[in-house]
Amino acid sequence: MSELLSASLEDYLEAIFQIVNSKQAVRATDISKRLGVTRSSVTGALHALCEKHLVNYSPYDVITLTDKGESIARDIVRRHEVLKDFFTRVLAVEDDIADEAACKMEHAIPKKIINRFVKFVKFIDGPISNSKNISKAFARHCRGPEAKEK
Amino acid sequence: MSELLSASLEDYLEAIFQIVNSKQAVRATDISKRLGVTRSSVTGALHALCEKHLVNYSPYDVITLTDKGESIARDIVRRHEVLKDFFTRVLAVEDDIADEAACKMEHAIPKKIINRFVKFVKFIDGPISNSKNISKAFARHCRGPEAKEK
DNA sequence: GCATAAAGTTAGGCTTTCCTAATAATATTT
DNA sequence: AAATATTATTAGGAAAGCCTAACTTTATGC
Repeated sequence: MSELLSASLEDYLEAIFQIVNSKQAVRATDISKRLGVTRSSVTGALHALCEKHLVNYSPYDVITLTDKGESIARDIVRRHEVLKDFFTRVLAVEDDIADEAACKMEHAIPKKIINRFVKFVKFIDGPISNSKNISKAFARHCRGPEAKEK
Repeated sequence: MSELLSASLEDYLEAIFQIVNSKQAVRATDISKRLGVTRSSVTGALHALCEKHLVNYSPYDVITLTDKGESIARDIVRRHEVLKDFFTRVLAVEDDIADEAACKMEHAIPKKIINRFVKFVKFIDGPISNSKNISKAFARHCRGPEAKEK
């Protein structure tokens, strides 16, 4: 049933989500411009996403996300943002490079590691523990009382 | 000329490199087992890599990396190791999850960010600066006198 | 050294993802 | 409202990457 999404389809879903949240309606042209593909490629992707019940689609009609589609899109956006945030705020990488990298890497990163990134950034942005070794302190912190995430 | 390698071809190149370094000869079967694809897929990939002058290949003959192939393979392996190292040693992620994630993410990460990961790990493993904020301290460190990497 | 097994290759097909070109539907302009 | 422009779809095709099945070459065991 719930097969994995390809990186390409994840990109389309993400783009649709972003466009919905910045304009009212989503047009194939918007998606095509944002992703740098032709409109006919967009039509093809919409068919695929519709078959997976992630978007509501019928020819010449309005494009919307299903609940499931939106929830998956939110997850993709989160992965993107966590990575980008780490690259810019922690690794001090330029915004455009960080964004481009996050865009490619977001498709490959497992939930557990994304959650660890979040935890780590909170950890080092918080008051520094008085330990001499941050890595070890963080590992200890992960093993600590409130540990155990998936 | 030097077109970009697909994630798939990078995986083949990496596998060949690893096998060379653990055994003497590389056989298609070894590659096929390591990557979980059929032998015929391996043959196809070898053709592609040969055309790009990254492996020396002719039917039924020994498989070796060209100088260029080996140098690219080393780079892929480095990306893999830097990521895995960060995931296990800093984020305290289990070895198998870290390895699997690194394996997928290694194809998408730009040189600049890999280098920043290395720099960051060195930074936090070294003597902690007396600053209150590690991210800011690291950013300052990157901007510092010996900064400016590509 | 010959028969069998293992390894490697080729042929042909399928899926994904993209493209171009032609056509159809919708919007806009006058 | 008719002509034009824009947007969307379809048809058809290419490339990458994988597969299975059949065949060839090399290696192994007796």
